[in-house]
Amino acid sequence: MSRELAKTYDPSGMEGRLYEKWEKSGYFHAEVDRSKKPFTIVMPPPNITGQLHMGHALDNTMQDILIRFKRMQGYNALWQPGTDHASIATEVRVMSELKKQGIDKHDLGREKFVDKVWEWREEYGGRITKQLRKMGSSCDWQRERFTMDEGCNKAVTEVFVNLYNKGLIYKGSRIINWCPICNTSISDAEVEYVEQPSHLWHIKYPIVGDDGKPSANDFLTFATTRPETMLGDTAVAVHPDDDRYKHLHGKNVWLPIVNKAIPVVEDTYVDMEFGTGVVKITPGHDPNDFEVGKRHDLPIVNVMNDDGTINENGGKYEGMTDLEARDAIVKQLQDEGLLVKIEDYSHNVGTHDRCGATIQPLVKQQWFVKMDELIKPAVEAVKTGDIRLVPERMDRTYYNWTDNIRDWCISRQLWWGHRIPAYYCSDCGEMIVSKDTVHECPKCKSTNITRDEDTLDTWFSSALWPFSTLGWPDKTEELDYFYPTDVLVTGYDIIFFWVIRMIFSGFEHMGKKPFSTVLFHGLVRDGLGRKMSKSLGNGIDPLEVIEKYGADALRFTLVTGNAPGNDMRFTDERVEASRNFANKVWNASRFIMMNVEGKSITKPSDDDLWPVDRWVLSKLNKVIREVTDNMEKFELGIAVQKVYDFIYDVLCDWYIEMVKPRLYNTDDVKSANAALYTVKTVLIDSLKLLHPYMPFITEEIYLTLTEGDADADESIMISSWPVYTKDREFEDDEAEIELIKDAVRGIRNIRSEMNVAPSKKAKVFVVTEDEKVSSAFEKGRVFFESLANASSLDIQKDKTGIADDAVSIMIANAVIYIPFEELVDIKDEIERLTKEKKRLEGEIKRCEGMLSNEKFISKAPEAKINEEKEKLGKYTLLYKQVEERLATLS
RNA sequence: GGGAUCUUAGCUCAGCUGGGAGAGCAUCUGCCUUACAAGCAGAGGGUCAUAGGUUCGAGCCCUAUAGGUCCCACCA
Repeated sequence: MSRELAKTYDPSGMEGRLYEKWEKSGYFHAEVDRSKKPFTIVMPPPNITGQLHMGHALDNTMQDILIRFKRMQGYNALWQPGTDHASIATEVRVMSELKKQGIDKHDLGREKFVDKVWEWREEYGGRITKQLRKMGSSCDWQRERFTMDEGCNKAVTEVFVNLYNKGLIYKGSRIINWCPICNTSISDAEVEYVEQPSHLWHIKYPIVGDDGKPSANDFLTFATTRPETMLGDTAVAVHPDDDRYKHLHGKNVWLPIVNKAIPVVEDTYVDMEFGTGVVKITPGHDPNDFEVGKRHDLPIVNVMNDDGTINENGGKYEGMTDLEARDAIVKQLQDEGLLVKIEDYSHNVGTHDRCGATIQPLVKQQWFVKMDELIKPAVEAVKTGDIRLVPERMDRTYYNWTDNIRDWCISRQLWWGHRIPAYYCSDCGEMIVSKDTVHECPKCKSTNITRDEDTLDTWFSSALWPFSTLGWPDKTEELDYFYPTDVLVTGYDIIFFWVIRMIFSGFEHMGKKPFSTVLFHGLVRDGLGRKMSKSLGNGIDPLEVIEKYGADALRFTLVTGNAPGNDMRFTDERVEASRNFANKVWNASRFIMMNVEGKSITKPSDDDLWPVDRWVLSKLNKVIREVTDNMEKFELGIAVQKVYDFIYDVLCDWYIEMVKPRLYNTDDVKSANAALYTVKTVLIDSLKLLHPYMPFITEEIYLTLTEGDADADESIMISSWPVYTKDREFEDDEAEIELIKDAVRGIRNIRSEMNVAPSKKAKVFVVTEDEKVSSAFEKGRVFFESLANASSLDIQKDKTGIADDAVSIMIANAVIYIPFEELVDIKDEIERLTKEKKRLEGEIKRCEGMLSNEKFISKAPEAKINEEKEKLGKYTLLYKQVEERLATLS
């Protein structure tokens, strides 16, 4: 006995209930099981500060689709979830929370502040994972990890110490990107260049004469976008080949305001074509100038405090912000007659991707990862295909980064994060990098030890995610069994931050790739194609969408009509369409259940199946093969479209309509049983194909539909994925039913064209000498009559008894006549048939053209040639039929 | 400056290794047909950006052009 489904599809209530059941049942959990093949996905850990947005929704939907698919295929599927401590984001977040209470983090001190963050994390860190559950994500929550939990910390320390001992991590004074708002260094990847309108200030410095004094007449003119940095100038540079300035080689210019002489150096970095071909060199505040400075052994003058204001090296400008100093300095230069002109100029300004602050390049002591050697196996893996990026074009983006890689600045002047395991002896200055806490200096035995204040870049720990979550550095069973993982699903926007770093980390520490495939998705944009952002306020909240339409509709929308790596637009109308499809599935299922209700269905013998049953089974069989194939190739958008088409078109629009008369006919039990068995089988397999995309509705229907069935699984999510089988190939039956469908479509078409009211049924005659055709219609009689809205169906060999003015429809090897009661104008009929004849003539011409082309015959594949021959045969036949019919009419 | 990518029906997009152009939405016509009006049946609508080329055959491959989007570099 089946339970009944509610009359309308209503996802609310159902989804939460099912999810809870799944989670409790342990279906999400994977244990090492050597008898099964593993399939592993590690979830990109969302920030603990995060709220579910469309990006998460898409990312997790794709992962869940793959993991559910593989689980049903019989793999031991592990989806490893977790969250990221998100150093800067979280620190900033908690600082602002504390600020509301009037507390500054420095008043609290490091330890207490970090405690506060942990408290905050306890309270809010689980929000995002709760939201992921609403999406239906079937990840193994029992294995949930956190990038700063004990195990990850152990992994981070291990990696740091190992790399340091190999000389791949070093501490050095280099020019880095400094965020004056967040008060920390950041990596190159975190700098976002934003075009901003600004000015180009043309300034001149007096040339220093042989007397060591600045000349009143001779100047060197150049342009700059940051005049305030002149306070830190230690040279001006010209190109060595620039004839204009050859006489200045070895001379000095006078740095105004600061009032000192600085040298003119020659460096090929200078572009002779740009501006005057002179560049002021500020090694302390510009990455390029820093390099020039190194080459010429120039002193570095730092004129900036950590908060972005001018420091004591700026003399009277000390304390001003960079922009205040800029105005003041320009003014002074103007007063001194050294400002040549100001031009409007638009240029890219480096900003911090988190807070938007203008990045200040500063020279500071920081920790770096040496990249040139580490990156090699990572590049090789993609080149050889050991790791596959989907879509393939992402390779270019990948190499773009690897080819121009610079050392990775990993130290952050933050408190929330993995603290760098380096210790300093306050007495002898010895530095010790160690896995264990150091209490005594190994060199001078002093116990006056301090630990490095800095923490590590968040991405340092997430780079280890594929193996740290499986227990590394310990040699766990999990690591041995689940690593390397199979697929990584992520947005193309974090290739540089994360994907590349995971890949080289995997090779360096595990000796193996972290995953075989990276499946990229794009951005979810709003209806106007804009990026969803807080500042624009155009973000669509996935939770609200779920509330309104259900998670299934949301998931379906996110993968439909989208190819890997492509951005998509998200609109309410699209979700509505998905919801409508869910409703369609719901109602079709409801109909089937109403008919299954109270009947015991047995597997029919092959002979009891009708051609139409074999037709739908054959169609299903094919779609199973195709969908499986598409999913294996990560073509989720194509796969789901095929499932949609099958359910909507084949099952609902045709098959269900075709079997209705048999279901209603209580006299022929055998036929009803065969139909019921078939329709139920097809529905169950359809639900299975749809399940990865719409897990909730499919589960709800499956459970209701199979209740009481001895061989049913207790959940669709652990049922087996349908497989293609040769036994269900029924080409003849397919052809037979397609012929009838042609006839039905033709009749409907005519009726609509002639405005025949649906209530007005008509007699239909099928005239054919082909026994196969007549038997097909004979067998299809029960549904043909209802689908074609026919009052009767006569199948005969000639036109006996058919009115002359009957409307005719040509199908292969048969002519269908409909004698309407109202007189049909013969002229219209002739016109219609003439049009048809013309169309067929064209088709025949095309086929003949191809087939008479010798090159086509000799070069095209045989299957294609046969296909064309078949078409020609069919069109010729139809043409003949039309011709004959026309002859009788005129 | 380098690279990627896009340009297909009114709109949003699919189109997998080249073999007669598809979906959803929108539009028009007719239907409350006992699963579904969140529905059913029909219809209209495309020189696949442009110009060349390769091929028996090009929306798909190659070249160029135009326009859009994105990434990287950052010449002051």
